[in-house]
Amino acid sequence: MDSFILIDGNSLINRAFYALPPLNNADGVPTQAVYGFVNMLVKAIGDFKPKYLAVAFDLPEPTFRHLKYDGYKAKRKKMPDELGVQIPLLKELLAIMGIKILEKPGYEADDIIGTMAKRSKVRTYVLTGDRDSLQLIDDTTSVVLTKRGITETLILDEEGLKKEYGLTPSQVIDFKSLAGDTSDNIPGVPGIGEKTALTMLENYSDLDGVYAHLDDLSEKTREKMLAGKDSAYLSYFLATIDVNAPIECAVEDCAFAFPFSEKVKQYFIRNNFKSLIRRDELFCAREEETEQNEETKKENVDIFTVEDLFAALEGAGETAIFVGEDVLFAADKNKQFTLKVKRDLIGDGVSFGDAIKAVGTICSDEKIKKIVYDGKKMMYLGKKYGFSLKNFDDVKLMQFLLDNTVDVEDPEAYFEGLGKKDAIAAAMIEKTEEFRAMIEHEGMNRLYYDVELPLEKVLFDMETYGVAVDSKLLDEIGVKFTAQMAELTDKIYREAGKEFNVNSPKQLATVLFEDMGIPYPKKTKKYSTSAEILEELEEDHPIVRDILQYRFVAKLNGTYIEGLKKLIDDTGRVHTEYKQMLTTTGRLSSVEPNLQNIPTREAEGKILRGMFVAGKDRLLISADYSQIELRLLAHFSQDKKMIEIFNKGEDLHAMTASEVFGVKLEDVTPVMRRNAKTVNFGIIYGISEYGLAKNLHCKPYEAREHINTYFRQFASIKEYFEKVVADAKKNGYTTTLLGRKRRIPELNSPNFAVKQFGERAAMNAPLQGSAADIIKIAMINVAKGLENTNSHLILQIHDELIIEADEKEKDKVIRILKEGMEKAWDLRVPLSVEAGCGKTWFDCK
DNA sequence: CTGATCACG
DNA sequence: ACGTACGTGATCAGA
Repeated sequence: MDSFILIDGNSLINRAFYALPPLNNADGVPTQAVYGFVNMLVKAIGDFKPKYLAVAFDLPEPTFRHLKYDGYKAKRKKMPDELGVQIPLLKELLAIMGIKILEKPGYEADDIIGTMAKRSKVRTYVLTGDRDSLQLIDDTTSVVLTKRGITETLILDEEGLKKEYGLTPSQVIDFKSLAGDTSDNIPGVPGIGEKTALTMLENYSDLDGVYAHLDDLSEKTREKMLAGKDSAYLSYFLATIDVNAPIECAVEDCAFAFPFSEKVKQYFIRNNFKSLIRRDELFCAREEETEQNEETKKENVDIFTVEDLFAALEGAGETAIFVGEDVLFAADKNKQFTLKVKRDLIGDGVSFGDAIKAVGTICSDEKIKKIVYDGKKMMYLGKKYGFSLKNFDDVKLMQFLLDNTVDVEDPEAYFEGLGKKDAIAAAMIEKTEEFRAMIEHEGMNRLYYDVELPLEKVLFDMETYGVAVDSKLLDEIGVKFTAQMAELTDKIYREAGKEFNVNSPKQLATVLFEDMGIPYPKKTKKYSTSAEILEELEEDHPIVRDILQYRFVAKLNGTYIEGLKKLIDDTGRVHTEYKQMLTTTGRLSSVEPNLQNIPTREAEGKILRGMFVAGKDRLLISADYSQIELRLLAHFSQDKKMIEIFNKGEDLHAMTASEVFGVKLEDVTPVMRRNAKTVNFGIIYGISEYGLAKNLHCKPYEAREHINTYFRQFASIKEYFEKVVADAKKNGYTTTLLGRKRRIPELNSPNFAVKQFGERAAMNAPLQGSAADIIKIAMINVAKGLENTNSHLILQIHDELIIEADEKEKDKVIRILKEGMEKAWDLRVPLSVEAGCGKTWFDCK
């Protein structure tokens, strides 16, 4: 017989919360209640094998019981925040599991459960910790009471209830109306306890029966019963579960799928539910896929020769391709082909190179749509084996755009996690169909198809082309730095009176603050030797200045001279790798070498930009957006004052200074302008008093004043930020111009600091992320503009693009670059771009 | 392998 | 009553 589990969500999550020690996910959000709940849930599913399942929740609205009796549940303690934040998490999970959630304003979970239980004709189990529900027991309904721990339960039917409590189901109500219930603040009859109540019900069966036999009671009890009559009947009303609540849900609507989908597993992984992740029986394995999957399940054909692979792929439609270490998968709508390959050429078998050539024919074919996992990686394979990748979808990219909180670096592990290790290409086809629909649904079609996907090729070309490095200059500077370092270490040893490793913060702290007795300028913190601290001491202590100088030179030498040297190829160029699927905001990141953090702020460091050069008869052309994030802020907030400043082409920082410090524009001093600039930066980062105070080297209350004045002067900005944060809390994510989402689970943290961080991130992400959207569009524009030229995009530094150009094409390229950037998006303010050119990056000003 | 430090937007 | 500006990567020390 089919069965139906009805769960009291609030009751169970409460039980789970108090039964388990605190447990947090990577974002610091507590999860033990959800974890415990899931354990109870899977236990129940295992025990009762239900066909239907629903979870009912209480809502904050007052119920008919509160309306009748003010005191109802009045003494109940407020739910702790650590538990409160887990309820949305649980509901999210239930939604992913496809489990019906039932709630109705004005009704408690009990009423919903009672109503559904009454409607149910199948074997029904009510899972709860609340004894009230025992009144629901009948010949088809049992109650499963949670006991100690989280998976220990007591199953009660009519017989069990009689045995355990000596009551019939309906007497549960009578019992409560007599004995009361402190947890719900149901009064019962004052003076009557559980013992007396039970005896009376045994003799007179129900509340009315007791009142019909008052004369038979002892003097004392009779008096109490008379005095408490109103209270008894009020309690009877309160304790009675409404089994006719207006719930629009049939039992059949509560059908659910088990084992769980792979999305559930991802949720477990996201929240680090380790023991659950390992339980394979909880998830759709290949053998027991759901009916729908069964239909689309592909025939797997092992093939053994390149000819067969060619033949298999001939005339294929949409084709998924996955190249593993020693295996190659390809799949179309109907079949998956598996070819084992050998990376080295020892022994028999198909060589990797031969096999990949067959795949390459497909990849290069414009007419065939490919599905790949990381297109840029596939392009590198094509570079090595002589094919290009055209007309493709990228599963990994789609996945990143859909949820940038999960990091999926190793594709084989990812698909193994899905239980598809031997059917990766087949799984990729399925995932693609699913992800395409999700991208569309989330409004990210343009972001994916017009920006991120074509950007892969642009990045591939930039990386491949590389940047020329002046090795001679590099060596010269290296020699100079090394000499300076030697000189400085000598001097530092003399000043310290001993030799030690200046590179070691630990040893350095000991030397400065203990051996030399320099007073540590901060209270109650362990020693830091950061520049921020040392700068406070350099006036009074020559050694500190030398240490700062040493650090500065050592950094430049280690990272930008020695570090870079190792990465120059035999043609004298470096090839950075742009990570497109890494940052939470949508920015790129650059590694090996990182060319997005080459020095510029300090003059002595900036000269290192001279190492990045253009070849003979060539030129570097650079262009950067001016204050793009603040322009986006003006655009989003629609602040009249800020829009006007940008539209008139005025100096924003000076204008800000004039507004914040209340002086005329012509009276703004350089110091005031610099401070205003700091305030503007703070605004972009999601301002805080302490953060601003630290940067302005002022007191927090002074910073607060500046912020207050700022928000008075630019009133819409404050409103805008409030809306951004409120929306982020509501939706769980922020959105950029192109619909790029950043999930911010920290907003739900009960930890104040973590939550505050979430709020600042929510303010910053749309600005930083939209700026990333815009420059990505610009890169596509520019790459297209340069298609038939002898000039190439070579670098992106967040708001700056650099081209290595043919000198003869200089003017044309500058035009393509500036226009491509300025026209990337139409904002309420102009996108202003400043360009420069020169033989080296240093000269691009 | 993590934390401290410092380079960038 | 909390402890911070947002987003990154490379290097070095010292477990």
